[in-house]
Amino acid sequence: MYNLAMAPATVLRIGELSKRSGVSPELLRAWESRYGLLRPTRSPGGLRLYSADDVERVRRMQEHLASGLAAAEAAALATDDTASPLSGPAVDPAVARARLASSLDRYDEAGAQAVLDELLATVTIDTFLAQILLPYLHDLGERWKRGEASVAQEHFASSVLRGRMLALARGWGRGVGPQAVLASLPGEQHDLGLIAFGLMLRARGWRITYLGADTPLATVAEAAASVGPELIVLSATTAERVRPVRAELRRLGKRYGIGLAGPGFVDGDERALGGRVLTADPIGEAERVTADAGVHG
Amino acid sequence: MYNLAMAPATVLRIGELSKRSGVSPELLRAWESRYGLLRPTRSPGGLRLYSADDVERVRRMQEHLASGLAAAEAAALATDDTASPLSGPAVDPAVARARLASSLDRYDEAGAQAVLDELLATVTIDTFLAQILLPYLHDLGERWKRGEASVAQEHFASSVLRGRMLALARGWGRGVGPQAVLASLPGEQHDLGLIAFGLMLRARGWRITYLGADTPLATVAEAAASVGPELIVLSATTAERVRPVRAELRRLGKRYGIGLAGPGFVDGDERALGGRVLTADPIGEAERVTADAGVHG
Amino acid sequence: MYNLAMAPATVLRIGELSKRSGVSPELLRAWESRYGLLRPTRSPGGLRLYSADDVERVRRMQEHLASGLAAAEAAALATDDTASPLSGPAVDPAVARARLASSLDRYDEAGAQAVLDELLATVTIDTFLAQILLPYLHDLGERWKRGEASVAQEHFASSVLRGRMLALARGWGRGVGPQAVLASLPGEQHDLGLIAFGLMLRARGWRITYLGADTPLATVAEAAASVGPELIVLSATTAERVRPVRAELRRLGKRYGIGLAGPGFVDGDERALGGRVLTADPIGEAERVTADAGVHG
DNA sequence: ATAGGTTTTGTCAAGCTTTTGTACAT
DNA sequence: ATGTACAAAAGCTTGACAAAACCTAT
Repeated sequence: MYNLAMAPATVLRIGELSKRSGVSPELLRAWESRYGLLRPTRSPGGLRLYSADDVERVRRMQEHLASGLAAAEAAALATDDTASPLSGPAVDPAVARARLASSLDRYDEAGAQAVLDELLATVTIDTFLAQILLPYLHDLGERWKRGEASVAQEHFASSVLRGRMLALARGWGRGVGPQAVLASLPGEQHDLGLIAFGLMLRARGWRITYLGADTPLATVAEAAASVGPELIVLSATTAERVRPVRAELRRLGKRYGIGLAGPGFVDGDERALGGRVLTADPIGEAERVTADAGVHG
Repeated sequence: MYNLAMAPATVLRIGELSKRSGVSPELLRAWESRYGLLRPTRSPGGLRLYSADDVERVRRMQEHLASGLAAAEAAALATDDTASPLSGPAVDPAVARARLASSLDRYDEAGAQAVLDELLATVTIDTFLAQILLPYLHDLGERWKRGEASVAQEHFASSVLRGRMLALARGWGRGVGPQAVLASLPGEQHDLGLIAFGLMLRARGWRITYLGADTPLATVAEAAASVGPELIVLSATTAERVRPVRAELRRLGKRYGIGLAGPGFVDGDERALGGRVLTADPIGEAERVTADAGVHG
Repeated sequence: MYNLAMAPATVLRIGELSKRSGVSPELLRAWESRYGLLRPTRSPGGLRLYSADDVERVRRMQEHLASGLAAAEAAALATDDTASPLSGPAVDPAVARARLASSLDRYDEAGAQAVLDELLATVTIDTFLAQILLPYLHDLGERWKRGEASVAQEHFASSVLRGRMLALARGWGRGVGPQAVLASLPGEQHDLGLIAFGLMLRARGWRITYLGADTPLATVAEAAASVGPELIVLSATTAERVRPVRAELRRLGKRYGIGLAGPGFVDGDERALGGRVLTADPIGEAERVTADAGVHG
């Protein structure tokens, strides 16, 4: 809720409160005089000055009205809802995704960052990634296929989210845990899912060496020779990326544990390529590979 | 020196400030006389000379105006915001501490969270803890001793920071790294430094079991028996906390690796109590204990 | 050049100084008597004899005047700008680059992050980008061409640095400054230079909408239609990226101010494509486009 | 919801001063 | 070279004004 308060001792005049809440100034004054819903201070000249609390009360009033209560009751509830916004609903993932989408669709970076700040302060990183971010990316892809989202929106959203995830990733190469090397296959430009999986591994104690999108397998082998990973995770969104490198993959799989992530891989590949195919449930997969690595550790 | 060149003791006349900010000279003068937004020095002949700070205040004023606030309120905020200046080192630790202090002193949780968001997005957690948070806590303690900070302020600051650090700590018990058990000695209420140290260990791959402030050593022993830690970290801010439990400490030290943290321990205790005394350099200590643990791992 | 001027042989009479600096003799005398800017010795006959220091002071005076300061203030700064701007940088950029390179070459993410933390706490963003990061990337490219750095190292370094820069970029879409839309041309995968330029614009008050690498121009146009930018910056590292989209670029240049960044563009393109070609001096370019956009006032 | 009065805030004008580049007489 | 003069440009202060936003009361 501190996003509202980015402007801390926020002091709004009635017009601005009206704009932000969609309630007419007259009605705001009526709610004040009839129900005591608002308790603005006054400017020296007598203008009403509203605080962030007032904004919050108006929001709750509207919520209660929408749910069918009469104004008097709605006001009574909104007034003594002692409940701080923190005790509110525990973050509905669908709502969170919608808020994120709405900001990003409008190229509103600041708004999106505020939503992300709030989410990350409230839910675990696993939840954030699995319930909000990955589904959001999936939705975005679908909307784009249906022509409902533009390429520009997708680019913009990716950039904002990539920045945020890489910020969470900072320091993920340090420590004493098992090593994982992460890369997308040659030609593959998508990397957000891979980063997300890296974060989940990190949350389970792994050290991550991240090579990024569109990485030749020779490059992967080279990095692996240098860091000696317990696991190499390779991602691909389509089978086309996989076909040209099957032989190389098999060879790599002889020397290292391999995880094959993304819809580019199918169950058969498990046997054919000598790696483990990671399903659509990243949290579960992170748990599993960690359990396996824990055995040696 | 570097910033001398970048941000000279900039001394602008009103016309130049107007050009740079896009605000007419008349309006700049009005903002000065009506709201005290600007505090230019004067040339011998009486011309206004503006500093870099003034430039920054104008920028913030415009930002607040754009967000819908009326001029009087925008000016009030722009005047006492210690918000990020656009020039200077990207993150100046001293500036960061000052911004944090200013928000927390005013019980402005929202503002403090915003500062924390920004810092954590920019700097690694080690740097954040060692350069900003721990020094800030130390300052706060000193100010309190000198009667410059109230108990209420200290409480408020502690609770905001504890919340934030525990948010960062989420999930720190999971994974495959070496185990550490953390607790403050009986009677000891301070725990922020201990949490900070836990976060540094976590960043190096440790799994943390955190028992909190004011923990009887029997409780520690019990937890240790259950998780089998490589290391137990105990903290105390004064020697008084240590004296009553010396015997117990020695006994615990026979079975486990012990770290003794905080000013309550002195060098002599290393031998007397059979633990390692952690100095005032938490990053270094985290590195060292990790290096030691890495040997077994 | 400054070292040339350090040569003691430089003793100029007023006419010569005037020619070299483009400042009339009358004005030079006025600057001397009014502000004490110059301190020439005298010939036996009373003629002014200027030293290399005087030349330097005149140069700085002109620089400050050009940046908009009034004569009195410009002179004050030019006079006590104690040392040449090159004197004793607190951070030696070459050393900083070497430290960065050494960490990144070893896939030591934690070490690299620590170096970056330290740098960001010491130097301005501009300095960091222009003196350290961009030269480092350039070096890395060269080493790669010579076969001294591997692809894996380049991938790894890029990812770490990208994460760091995007963290600094957080919130760069917010505010009231002029809008800029940034994107790399289709097929272009490099984006770090572009992000760096975005950060420099941000430090000068711009709002940034960042679309990322490999962006179709139709996508750029779409985003531009939505945010209405004062400037669109497009980057390309080779001319190959430019050729297929010349017509589209020209069209875009008719509706928006365009900046063409990176070695993919050459001087001739300025006219041919209707955009401004941004040279290898990003700070200077950021200053210039900002000065131009300043017209909004 | 409207009417009639008040506050807020950006802009303008008048009359005078300071600053600064250039010119000129000695 | 010096010293003085001068005029254009840029600033200063005071005071006023009008549009927009707000107030109360009907």
